[in-house]
Amino acid sequence: MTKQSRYSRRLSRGIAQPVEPPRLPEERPGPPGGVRDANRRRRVEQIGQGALKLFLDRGVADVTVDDVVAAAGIAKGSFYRYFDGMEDLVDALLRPLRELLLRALEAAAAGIAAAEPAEVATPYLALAAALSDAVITHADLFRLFLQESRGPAVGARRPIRLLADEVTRRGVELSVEGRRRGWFRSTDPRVATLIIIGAAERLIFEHLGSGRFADPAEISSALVSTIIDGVRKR
Amino acid sequence: MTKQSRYSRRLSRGIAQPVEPPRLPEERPGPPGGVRDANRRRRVEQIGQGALKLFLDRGVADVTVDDVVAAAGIAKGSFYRYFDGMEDLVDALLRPLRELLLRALEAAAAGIAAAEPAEVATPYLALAAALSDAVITHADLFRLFLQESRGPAVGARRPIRLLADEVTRRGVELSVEGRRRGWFRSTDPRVATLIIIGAAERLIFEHLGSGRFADPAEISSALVSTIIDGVRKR
Amino acid sequence: MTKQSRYSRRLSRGIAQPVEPPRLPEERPGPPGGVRDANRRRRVEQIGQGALKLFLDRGVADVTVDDVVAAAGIAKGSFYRYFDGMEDLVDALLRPLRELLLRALEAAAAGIAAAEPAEVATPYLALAAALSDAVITHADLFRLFLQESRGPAVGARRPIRLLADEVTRRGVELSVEGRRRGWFRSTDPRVATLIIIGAAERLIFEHLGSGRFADPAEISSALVSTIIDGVRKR
Amino acid sequence: MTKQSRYSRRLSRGIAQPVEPPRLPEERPGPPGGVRDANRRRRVEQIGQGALKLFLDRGVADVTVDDVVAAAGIAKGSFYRYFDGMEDLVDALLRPLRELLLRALEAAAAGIAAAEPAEVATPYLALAAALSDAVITHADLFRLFLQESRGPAVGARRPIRLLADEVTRRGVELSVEGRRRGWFRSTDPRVATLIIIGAAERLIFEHLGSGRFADPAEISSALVSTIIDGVRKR
DNA sequence: CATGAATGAGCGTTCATTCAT
DNA sequence: TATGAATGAACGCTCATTCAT
Repeated sequence: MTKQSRYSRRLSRGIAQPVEPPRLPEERPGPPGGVRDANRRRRVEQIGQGALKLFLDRGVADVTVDDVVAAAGIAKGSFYRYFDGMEDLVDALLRPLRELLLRALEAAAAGIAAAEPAEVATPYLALAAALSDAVITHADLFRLFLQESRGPAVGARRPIRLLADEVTRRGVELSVEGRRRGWFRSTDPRVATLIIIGAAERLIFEHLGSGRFADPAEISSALVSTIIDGVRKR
Repeated sequence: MTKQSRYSRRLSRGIAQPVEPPRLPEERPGPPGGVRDANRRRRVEQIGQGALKLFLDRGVADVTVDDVVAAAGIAKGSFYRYFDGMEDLVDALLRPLRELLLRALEAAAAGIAAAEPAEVATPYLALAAALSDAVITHADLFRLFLQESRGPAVGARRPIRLLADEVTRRGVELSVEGRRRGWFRSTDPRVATLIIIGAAERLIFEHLGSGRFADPAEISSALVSTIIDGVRKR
Repeated sequence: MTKQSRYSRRLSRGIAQPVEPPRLPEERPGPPGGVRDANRRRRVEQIGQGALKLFLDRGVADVTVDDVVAAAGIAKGSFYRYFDGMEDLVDALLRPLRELLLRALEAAAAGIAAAEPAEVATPYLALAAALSDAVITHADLFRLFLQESRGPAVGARRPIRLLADEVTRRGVELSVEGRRRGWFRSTDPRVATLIIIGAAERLIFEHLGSGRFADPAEISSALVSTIIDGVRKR
Repeated sequence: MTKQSRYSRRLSRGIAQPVEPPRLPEERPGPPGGVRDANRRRRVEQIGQGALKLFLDRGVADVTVDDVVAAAGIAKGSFYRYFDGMEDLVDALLRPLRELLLRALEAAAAGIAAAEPAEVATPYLALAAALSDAVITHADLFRLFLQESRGPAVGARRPIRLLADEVTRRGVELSVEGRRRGWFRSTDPRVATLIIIGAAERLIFEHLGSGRFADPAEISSALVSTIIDGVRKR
């Protein structure tokens, strides 16, 4: 187990930690759709939104539980009723974006597998559309993802980095498959994927940052005209 | 807080800084090439290299002074004889890369300004070569730069993020000038720059990371064939 | 440094302070008379009394937070739940004496302003009685005040020195007014005040110190017979 | 052995410290009047004067060796060639004042013992004159003495507090003897002494402090007219 | 369920003192 | 003799986590 945070005390005592007590926050009270569940969701949302702003301002590693509860206006103990710790909070915060991304990648993979040679571009375009949507609907969260995705998979940042690696891995698979089906001319589809991902990330990061230099549509078109055109077989 | 750290002094050249008493550690005793100076350099190097590994493993924000001195095998107090704190250490560590990058960007700007229309590509290629060189000669440092360059300019990461912003700014200036001279076809040179930077960063990051998926030469050629060809006027 | 501590706020009443967010520890949960509040008061008392002994033994500047928490038998972190730091602790400890002194001085000033010429001595005697009372009821605290009141207004000693200056200032005002009303023969009422304050301080300091050479009543009578008789118009 | 300072390490290890290595700084090099000795005196003076200012500004307990050497413009190691530590520095700094005070008190004691009943006042006046002289010729040092004389005899302040106690003790002896010889009317000569000392201290402290409210001659005359007249038999 | 008091390990930084140069 | 590098204990303060109320 990697270091959770600087002041962690209980987790790193001794070497082996075989028994793990059941995580309280996992066992939700009441029925999944009941009023208890609704309250809980509201609270989680309240905590998460404040924390997200803090993460963007200072970086995940520099935000403390005290900061989070102060921003949410709740007591410190309450935080642990909803989350196991900061990593769990980040993980929960990341969930919608993760599902969106993985779902879109899965759909693309399925689409490519099923596509006729002539329509093999369609799944890719659908994927791009889904991502554009994610950028718009989860702007801050996407920004957090980009901000932290290159950091080591350590502490509270772990779920973010793991998701980033997963996305890259699946993106590369898509390219490999695309090339196998004759759509790419690139010699190395992994390289092509990284180029596209890197370029897109940078444009989106700048867009979501202070600059807000361009609207998403322009980003897409720019990407297509300069890269995709370069990557695509001619 | 009135204390101004080294890197900020460096980046804000020419904005009429108020006089600042020279940092004590700057004025060393004995001749600059003497044995004291040599010892000092060795010590700084010893601390820096250990710290760099830690930064890469855990992220700048999750490395403590205790970690650094343990890695360097020195006493805790000795750390502060060489650095003001973690931010100063990061700044000192970053120095060679910063000078390399800014020098290369300056040279490119000068080259573009002086180039005949037919040879306007030369400065860009020279810049790419310089960067490739930096990737090879300062692999770990470059990796740290990429890893941290998107994080908020907060705490010890500050000098890294500031350098990243500076590099982006100058890169964009280069593109703007290149377009003014008719070399780019892109409608928005800022977008083109971000695409190139983003793609290059991602390829290099992956190359320097665990994967080591490709050799630098391949990266360059891939970049040129897929992006530059797409960006260049045809 | 913009943080303003409690005592300075108190002493600079009416100089139009900039708005300051209320210190968190000030706003307690639960009702002011509840069990939480009682616990808090008990804890503060527990810490303060142990600290007072330490201050007397070693001087305010030579007592550390570790010393205080060891004496109080609490964890280090708990100290900061009750106090901002040593300066805040000293300030809180000083509070009863400060209020006693300033209240007595205010009452004397009011009494002098309202007194008939024949009874102008009464407020001064009432002031002396109030101070004698303070010496008895807050013996250790008074001793701390005397011990530290000449030290620079620096660090944790600051509130003590500021109070001492305030007391001197108001004492001098009292003398000035007394002389204006024809009660003193002294050419310089400031000098007379300092003589009385100095003599009284020294007697009380010796009384409260290891010697315990005299009972308070004797001190008062000695002061009156040797000084006041000398100061008073004859 | 009392705590030397907060960061002391070697002195408090273990409990018993029977063997004490010979203090190097005690054994002066060269002949007492030689050039080595002169250099040494100059250096000691240079260090002491800077330190005195620091002591007055922050209090003895809040001045570090680093502060002192920075003020003196010498290397840290050099400090220990001249002084054992801060307590030794304070002791050395205090030496001229101590000799002046103790010498004057001794002379007064001798004078009283030898005086005819009619001239018993003479030694007291001579003592007062000697003290006035000390205030003028060693103003800053006297101020330091007053500032620290009430603090516990702990750490670097120890020699000051010890001197203050010695002065008080001898002053009381003088009063006791004066009363035995029929010069004082006071019932308790110890009280009378403390009154005089306290009053004088306070006046001098204010005079030497920021106020500089009166010239020394005025202080003396005020003391005599208000106190001595009160104390003296009528 | 919510609260915030309690804990004590950990962190950044400073310091007195020693000693090789 | 002067220097300042080295040491590591100590210091002020913060933090994640637990738990009684």
